[in-house]
Amino acid sequence: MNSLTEENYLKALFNIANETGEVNVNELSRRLQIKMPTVTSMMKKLAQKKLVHYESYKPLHLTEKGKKEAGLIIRKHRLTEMFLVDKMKFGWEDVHDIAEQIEHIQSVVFFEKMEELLGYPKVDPHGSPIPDRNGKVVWKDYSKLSDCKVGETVRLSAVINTSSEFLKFLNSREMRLGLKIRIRSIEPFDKSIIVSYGKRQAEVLSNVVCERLLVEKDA
Amino acid sequence: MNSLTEENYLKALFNIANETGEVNVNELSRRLQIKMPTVTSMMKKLAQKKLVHYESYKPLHLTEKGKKEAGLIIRKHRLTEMFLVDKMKFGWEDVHDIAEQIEHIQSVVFFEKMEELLGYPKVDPHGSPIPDRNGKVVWKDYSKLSDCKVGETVRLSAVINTSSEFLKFLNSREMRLGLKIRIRSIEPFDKSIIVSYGKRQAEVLSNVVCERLLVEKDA
DNA sequence: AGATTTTGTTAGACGAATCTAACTTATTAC
DNA sequence: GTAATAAGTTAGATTCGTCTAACAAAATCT
Repeated sequence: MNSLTEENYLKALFNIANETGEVNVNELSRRLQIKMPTVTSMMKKLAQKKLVHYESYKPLHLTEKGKKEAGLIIRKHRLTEMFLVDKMKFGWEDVHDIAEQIEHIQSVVFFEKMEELLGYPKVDPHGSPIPDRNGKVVWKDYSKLSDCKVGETVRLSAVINTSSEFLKFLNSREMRLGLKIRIRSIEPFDKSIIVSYGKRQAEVLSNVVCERLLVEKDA
Repeated sequence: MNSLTEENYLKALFNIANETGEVNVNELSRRLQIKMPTVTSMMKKLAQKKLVHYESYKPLHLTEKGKKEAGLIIRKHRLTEMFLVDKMKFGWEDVHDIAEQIEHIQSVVFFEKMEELLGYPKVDPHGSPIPDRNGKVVWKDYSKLSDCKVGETVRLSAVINTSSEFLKFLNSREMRLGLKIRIRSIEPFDKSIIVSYGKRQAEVLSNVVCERLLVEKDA
């Protein structure tokens, strides 16, 4: 079994790899708020446990075993978030910190029961896919709203940044998953766009926001 | 804030004091499966934090502060057990180990929400009282079934031992909290008793069992 | 290409929580 | 009331996860 600390390293490795492709010691150090020498030594330990491929000065990679174990932790995290929103009536902006703790609970039945009560959900409240029982996760091929063209109508399917500030911002604009959005115009200077959705006819969204919104072109 | 380890010592101190009155290093050591020297040094640490009254070779006592903090952990434990049974449909024999982990979750809102969803329960699924927001807990004055007399009719209100084996035994006899039990006879030799309840007219219960069943005389 | 900056590693220390071995105090038994 | 046993403490070691200081390698910038 892995320690809580090891689990946090695995999860971070998994998440960074998913976001930015390559993981290095520095990035992991910043993400976990842990100094680089500590990270280096943990990488050696995880390498011994066959969870990470580690070579001095080279980028870090999870092994297949490491990916599986990381995926299973993220599975527990996302199931928990879904449970907190669906069954316990928390807002999507309030679940991260709690899930961050509950993901370390060691009990197979506990998460199986959650999953059952939730009706085997495929995604969490932020649209991120829930890894399967083997830790495997597949992202649908969403586009960033910032990559869409004028005139397109899309459906908001996931948010990349799950910071409570960003989610509160979306709340304040009445934006939630599933929302149908039409792109009315794009300002070339700063790439901000004007969209319409629901009862809102001309909402301005900065590029910073649009890059964090993943959408599906409607079928 | 107290570490997870410290929380476990506090809880054990609280529970042992409640069960047997006095707590000593040896007992705590056995309960926590931690060697005595380790316990001694932890007691010194908790004494520094004003959570425990500690004097060499003397029995151990929680301070008021210690009692409060222990009570709040047990509050979280019992709320969780109630949540697992009521909202997640676990059996009362399956919730202890999960609650043992969730009790350490640091989130005020999480447990407030639980409590609200449960409708502010007063007891957990085993009949133990849930401490209030200040960690204060009051046991009703239940009797042990083993102390009742022939002819009495009582209501099963709590179980002392919450081991899964004992609870499965009760399940197999269709015994649950709230059950009305009539004492038909007591065997003087081994203090086993014969009771009737529900559809069962003459069930034999050993003294070992009866000592672990807390009952209320009906109003 | 050489200098500078960034990134990564090595070495050594530290606190938390645990252990074993040896010793001391308290309790129990005869 | 002493001997034997049980309970408790002290001292010192160990593992885990962290740190800082110093050094080394790689990347970047003229």
